[in-house]
Amino acid sequence: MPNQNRPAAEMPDSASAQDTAQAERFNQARAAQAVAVLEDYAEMIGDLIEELGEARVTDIAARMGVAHPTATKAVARLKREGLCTSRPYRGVFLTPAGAELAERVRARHRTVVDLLIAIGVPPETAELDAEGLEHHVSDTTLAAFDAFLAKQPPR
Amino acid sequence: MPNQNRPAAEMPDSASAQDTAQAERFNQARAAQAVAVLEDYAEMIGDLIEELGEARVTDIAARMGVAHPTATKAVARLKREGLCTSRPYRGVFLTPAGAELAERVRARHRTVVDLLIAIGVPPETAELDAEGLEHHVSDTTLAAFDAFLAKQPPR
DNA sequence: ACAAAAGTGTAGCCTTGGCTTTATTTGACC
DNA sequence: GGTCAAATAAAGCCAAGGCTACACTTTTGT
Repeated sequence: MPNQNRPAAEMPDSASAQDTAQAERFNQARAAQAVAVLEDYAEMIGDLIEELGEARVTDIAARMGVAHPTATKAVARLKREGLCTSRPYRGVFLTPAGAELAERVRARHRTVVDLLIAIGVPPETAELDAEGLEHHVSDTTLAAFDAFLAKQPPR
Repeated sequence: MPNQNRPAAEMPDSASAQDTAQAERFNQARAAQAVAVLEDYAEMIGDLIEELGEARVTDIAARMGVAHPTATKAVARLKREGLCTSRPYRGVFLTPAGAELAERVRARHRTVVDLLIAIGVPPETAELDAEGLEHHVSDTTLAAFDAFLAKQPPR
């Protein structure tokens, strides 16, 4: 195909501006998904450290609902991203960057759950859905959620 | 992507009931992600058929922001799931099941965007975030969104 | 102190969903 | 009716994130 090889990032000139914008949305959603899992693991490690003083791979795996090698792999990715540290046969600890991420994720999670409940979603369902939703809430939207909640009559 | 050929991961007896519940939430979020991409493609194919009368692989790829082989693979998965049909070098068409899915996804997308805007999210951001959010909105939450919107003063 | 149990690590496999490269088919234009 | 560009397909690579199986530490209990 005379389809010139162009860098993946580039949009075909043939694509309309509208197509490009929509494609960009999908790409953004995919990018969000790429960090979602790491965020969950970081948050979980933060929770475990707070509760138990340390995060063990087995505990992480149990709470995430995965096999322990999966948790080990996730920890390796987190280490590669500079979000946590670990030594063989010892616990996992968050770096400052990791702790900051975990706190941010946790706050966002709370906001999302609260907003869903404020909208009228049953608390149990809110908790369930928030797990998937939270990773796709942009800063702008999160701010709007907070503003909405602030205006709400306290229940 | 959660792998679906696993023999029903056994829950360790050692895991507390709370751990198990949380793990279940994560597993559910992962399962939602598994169908998210297919939903997007189905919706896109529906859009293209409506606009152009048929959906070509190249158009699908351009709008989704992926290379054509990626779109071809997605079509193959959709066919495997019984959601669309296609013949070599011919367009892609939705089965009744696929069309139904596309319509459902489209309606959900609209509801999510409308809700975000009602909450106070800028329309542009709402559209952007909805792309990622919609796949994690359960039927229960969607109903709550609709109910909330129905109560809202029309703008 | 030492054996068993529990925890951790490593290796290797799978599917998804991206990508590029290369080959083939179609269709449009002269 | 032939040629050529565009569309499609096919093959093969990659990383992520699951899994099992097995090896090796560390901890624990007698």
